[in-house]
Amino acid sequence: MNVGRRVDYAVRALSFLAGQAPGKVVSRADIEKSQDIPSFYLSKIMKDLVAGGLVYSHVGSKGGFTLAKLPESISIKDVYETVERRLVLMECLEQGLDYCSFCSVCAQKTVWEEAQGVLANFLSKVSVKDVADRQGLKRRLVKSPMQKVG
Amino acid sequence: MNVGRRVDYAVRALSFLAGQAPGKVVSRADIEKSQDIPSFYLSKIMKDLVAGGLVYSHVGSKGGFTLAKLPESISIKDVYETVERRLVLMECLEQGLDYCSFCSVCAQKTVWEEAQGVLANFLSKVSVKDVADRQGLKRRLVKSPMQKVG
DNA sequence: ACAACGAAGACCTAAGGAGTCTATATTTTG
DNA sequence: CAAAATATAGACTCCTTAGGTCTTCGTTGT
Repeated sequence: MNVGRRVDYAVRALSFLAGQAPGKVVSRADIEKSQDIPSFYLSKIMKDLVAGGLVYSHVGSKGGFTLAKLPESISIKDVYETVERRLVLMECLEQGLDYCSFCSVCAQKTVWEEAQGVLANFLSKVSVKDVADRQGLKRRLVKSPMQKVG
Repeated sequence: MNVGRRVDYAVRALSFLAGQAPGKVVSRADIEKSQDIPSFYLSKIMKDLVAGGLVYSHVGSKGGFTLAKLPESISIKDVYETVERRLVLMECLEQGLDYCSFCSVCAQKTVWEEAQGVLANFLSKVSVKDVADRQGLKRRLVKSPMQKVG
């Protein structure tokens, strides 16, 4: 149970896009350089994001990507489900009753259902903008570093 | 990101034990039969549960397992971390700062940290007893079925 | 025409999950 | 004591997936 790189990279790419001047088209190469993402891997992720309607792609020379939505209206849950799959904690929760013969009698099911709900709820309330803002903040802190803490 | 079978099986085994008469030693064969768990697989899981101090093992003929704690004091989070690993949503959260060169500037980190906290908090509040009780309830419902709902 | 880009998909590798099997040590009981 | 029943330990297999790479093609700006 952990969140893979795809999601990590996707969030980074999206919040990078969110930090650009409005309408600015950013090439994949720019994203991968600034965010340290393996070249060709990013291209697969961007494809998913395009297919999911989170970003627009601009083919051809001077092409690249732009956000298709306001960054505050893209939740981390959206990102997760776009590049990975539906947010599901246990197989059986998205399968029918016949996935497991014990399903109708299963005492665990609701536990995981609720846990899943709690998690999904949290992630649906954090947006790409939230991450991007913090990123901007961090960048400023790095550029004019104060004394080290700790 | 999903919870594997090990945890599923472990929870089932533990709540089965919780449903026994106090002091009753239950063999692995009994557990696996009643809970439909692959034979030899269960033995590895029980080993983890023993090592984690959640159950006692009784070697030899007429041997088996008993709970080592009160079922209400074993949380699902405990179970998870005993048979799997620490509950961690992203690799970097349990690694040092040098796991990722961006770590000190990472805007995502706190998001996943908080999400992880929310999930862990929920799972730490559900106990094996809660599951076992519901199992008993379900069993009663199955034995004297009422009219079907839905 | 050509260079810069994204789209699409094949391909590879390593790691991990799930499951099986075979010893070996320990205990009860006949 | 001998035999049966049990847990312990660990090797082993199979398969899927995550992560990453590469190549080919189509599109677009200059």
